[in-house]
Amino acid sequence: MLSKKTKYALHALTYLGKHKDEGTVLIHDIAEEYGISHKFLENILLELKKAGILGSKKGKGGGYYLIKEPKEIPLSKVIRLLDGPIALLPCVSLNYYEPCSECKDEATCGINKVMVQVRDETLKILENKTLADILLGE
Amino acid sequence: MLSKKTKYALHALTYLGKHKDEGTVLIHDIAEEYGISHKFLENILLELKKAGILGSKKGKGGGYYLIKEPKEIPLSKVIRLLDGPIALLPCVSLNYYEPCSECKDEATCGINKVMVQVRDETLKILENKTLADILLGE
DNA sequence: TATAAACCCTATCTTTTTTATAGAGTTTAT
DNA sequence: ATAAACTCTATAAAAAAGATAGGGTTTATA
Repeated sequence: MLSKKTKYALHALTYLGKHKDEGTVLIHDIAEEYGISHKFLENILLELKKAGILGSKKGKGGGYYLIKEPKEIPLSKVIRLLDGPIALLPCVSLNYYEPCSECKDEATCGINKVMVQVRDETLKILENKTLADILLGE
Repeated sequence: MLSKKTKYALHALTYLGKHKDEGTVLIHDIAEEYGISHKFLENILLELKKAGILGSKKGKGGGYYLIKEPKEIPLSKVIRLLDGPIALLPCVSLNYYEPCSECKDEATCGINKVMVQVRDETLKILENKTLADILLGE
């Protein structure tokens, strides 16, 4: 399951997508819309900004805005950013690889081989669904 | 990512699959093979038994054994049992449904709609990969 | 230039979940 | 009778997630 961080990030992106022609949007407005803690959401938006998905304007009259087209923001990117690996095991993660302590030899591990396939097929799904798909359903 | 419980369950099932013509297998032997805590593994095997995947024989000379064909044990079943939902959000889980607190109306939630699709496509993957596939790769 | 609005950043606290352990039962082969 | 081996429940320890706090910086505007 996705963490609340990722879920809230998706809600925030959806909100920003729906209001993308209205200039900047306040953290406050997003937090209120979904009943989320302002401060918790702040951290999330900051991460999305650092990842190059959002832009921000500081000071009075500031706020956040999308700097990418919704169709250029795949679920895979948001999930990796807030939740970490998409792979089911560390030993098959492309972005967060770590060996499994209990595994003597990855080359002869049947679980590893199957999980590589699961990872590739899962990635296909999550790279093809984007914020644009979410916005279409609203 | 899968929990260690699920990962160890997969290792145990793999071990049992490889030794399925040798009668029962001791918890001890599996724990030793992978350097896992005997007691932790014990709980896992018990769950697999309660779920009808393993059988056991008590008393001296006892142990565990597969009571299903490897090709009848899909990853989806093992993951659901030890880790819970496969869906990415509680509001789209088939087996562990719960509404999302921040969501006013699922029917008009674009995230919900996309996640239903992700769930269905993910399930296709995990229902089609079985213990038999793991054993083929060993 | 003072002020208030709004994002920026880091640290810490709390809660929940995961991982691991303990120990007393029960069953069964020998 | 004994020892081996699974059964069951409870609890402790560690890690991760969720939430909060508070001061810092930037900027529009009066």
